Amino acid sequence: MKNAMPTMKDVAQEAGVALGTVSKVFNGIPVGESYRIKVEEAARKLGYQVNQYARGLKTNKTNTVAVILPGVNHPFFAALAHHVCEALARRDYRMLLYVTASNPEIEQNCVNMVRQNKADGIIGLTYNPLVVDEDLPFVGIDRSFRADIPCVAADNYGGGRLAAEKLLELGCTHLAFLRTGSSSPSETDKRGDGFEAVCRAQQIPCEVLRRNDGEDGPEVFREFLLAHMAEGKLDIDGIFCSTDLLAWRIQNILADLGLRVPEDVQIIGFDGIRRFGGEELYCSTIIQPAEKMAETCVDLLLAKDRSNIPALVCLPVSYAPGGTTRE
Amino acid sequence: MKNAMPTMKDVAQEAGVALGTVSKVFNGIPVGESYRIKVEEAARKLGYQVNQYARGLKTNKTNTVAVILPGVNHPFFAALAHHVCEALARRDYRMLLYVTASNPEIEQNCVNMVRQNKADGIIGLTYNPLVVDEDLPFVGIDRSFRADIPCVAADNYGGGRLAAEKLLELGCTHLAFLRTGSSSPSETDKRGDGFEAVCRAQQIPCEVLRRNDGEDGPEVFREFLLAHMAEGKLDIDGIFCSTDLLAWRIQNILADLGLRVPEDVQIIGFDGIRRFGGEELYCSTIIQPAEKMAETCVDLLLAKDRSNIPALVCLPVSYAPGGTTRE
DNA sequence: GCCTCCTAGTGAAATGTTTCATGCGCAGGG
DNA sequence: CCCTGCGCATGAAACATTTCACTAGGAGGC
Repeated sequence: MKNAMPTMKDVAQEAGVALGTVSKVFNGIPVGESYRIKVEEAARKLGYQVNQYARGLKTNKTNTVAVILPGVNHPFFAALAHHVCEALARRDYRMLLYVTASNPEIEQNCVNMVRQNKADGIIGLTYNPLVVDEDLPFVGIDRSFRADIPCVAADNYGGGRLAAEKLLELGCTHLAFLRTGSSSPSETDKRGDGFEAVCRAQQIPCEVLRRNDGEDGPEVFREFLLAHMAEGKLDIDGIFCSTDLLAWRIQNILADLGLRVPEDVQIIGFDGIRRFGGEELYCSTIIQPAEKMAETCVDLLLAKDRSNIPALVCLPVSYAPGGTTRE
Repeated sequence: MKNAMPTMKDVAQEAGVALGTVSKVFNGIPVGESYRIKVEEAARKLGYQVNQYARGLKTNKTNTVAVILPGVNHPFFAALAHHVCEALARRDYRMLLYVTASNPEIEQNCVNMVRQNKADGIIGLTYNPLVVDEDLPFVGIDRSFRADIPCVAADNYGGGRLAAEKLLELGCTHLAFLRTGSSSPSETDKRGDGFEAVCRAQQIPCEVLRRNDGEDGPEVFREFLLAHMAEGKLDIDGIFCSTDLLAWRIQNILADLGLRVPEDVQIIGFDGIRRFGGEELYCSTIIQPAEKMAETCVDLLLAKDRSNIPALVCLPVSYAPGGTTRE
């Protein structure tokens, strides 16, 4: 520590003004022109920087938002983190990032830590129910915990419908919906709801396989597919997967079973994950608007008037072919 | 704000002990058994949480580390961010993440912001020279700014050598090294140095194409390759690319030119990016130990004794075939 | 039994802000 | 020329901690 960081007191002394005047200058509170100039000059000369911790102590405001994600290794989460960070920076906020590996204990622990670190709010994509402070602004992604906690999500229901409509439009006559995921309720469940609703309305047969945590995914899916095969042909000709990752796994399993995609079966995933370094998709898919979702989370979290915040914001999704459908 | 957050004073009162005693309990300073129990009970009853901002104000220590990356959308950066975050969490530190889009202004701005927010240190992967405080611990990734600022990097030189050795071992007789990147010096430059050193030592012809920022990458590479083609054949039969992303682009260009990989040309990249959702590589490549690098950054940054910190730590890389070589 | 030493709890001072009650000085009106 | 207001700079108090100089009380030795 060469020179201790200069304080407002130092600046006040250097500028020959009072402490409160310096404070006003840095808070944009009007102050006599000559005073402001003196203060700004002194501050520049000393290399003064506001001490956010002292400020936070007084104001209980820190211009920091905590973001809780399962991880940042997954491209969709990475995109969310990236855009949330940029959206926050634009508003002169900083991002405190916590990764939880979807561990409920860690998830809750993060929320508790945020209380200590006094972030101004939390944006959280968590897989488990949380205890959230009454007075700590929280925005959930894909998950709503309480009536007064807003949730931002893609239009999962609409996306499910869209997937079904596309598969039917592409000539499928016997559909299936496959999903993985935790058993705790989530907005993402609506993907299947939307899909099934279309099938029911159009009286199209629709098989459903839900795999919950703990089960060995690939094996379960393989058996499901085998059960639907007769003499090397699958009776199902269109599959909607709850995520692109799952769609990718299913492709591998189908290939193992000697089935061709999209010739024998068409597949639509969900997320819109793109191949690294390009725009290429992993599969035909329903694209989630990651950037828009991030932006919306930040908007909701930092909204001045927190009295009439919507409980749920659904953002429009879109379909894009990615080689696993016959366009 | 329902109930104001309880303070140490409240806990002291509730427990019937002095303020200093409460402080000691929460700092792990030995205190009479009976006192400790009283304090812990009172704290639990009131739901007390340490206010890190008041603590930071006194101690100038915040248990927060700032991480500055170009972005978190790139899989390698995402992996770094992920593992740094976990390594920090294990040490009870939090991560303040800044993304810069490699913009020099933003990069410098981040460093300045960190001074305000009083993080205990910075881990930064930046593409431009930075002004870093004398007394703010800093660890650079792939880049050294000053003699007293440690740099963590993969063994880029060794990786370059390894790539050359592999290509020769696989029968190549005429090599090329292609790179992109900024013109400011970086540890990653050594990838080419190592590669060329092997070529020189073994008297193998080695073409080199360095593309700097601003030039239109694909076009430059295409022309380079065209210049080396005669009657539909490339005289070069082994290419080392400075990154996997570049290797991928080159593959596309080669395909456009009607050349087959790895039959006509073998390619080795650098990074070890894996396909989403699996272990599959994008190309044969030199793998950077992202997790180890992250861990090392954190270790160096938080080292108690900052007097004899190494200026450069090179971590071992490894080669893995990924379909663009003839193994 | 008394004095001393040591252990351990106490509470005031200090950290760098913001905020707010004061009061100074200047202008305008009578 | 004096008085009233008003605008605005002032600096003390408060924020929730840590730290440190004190002090009280108990133990041990003579």
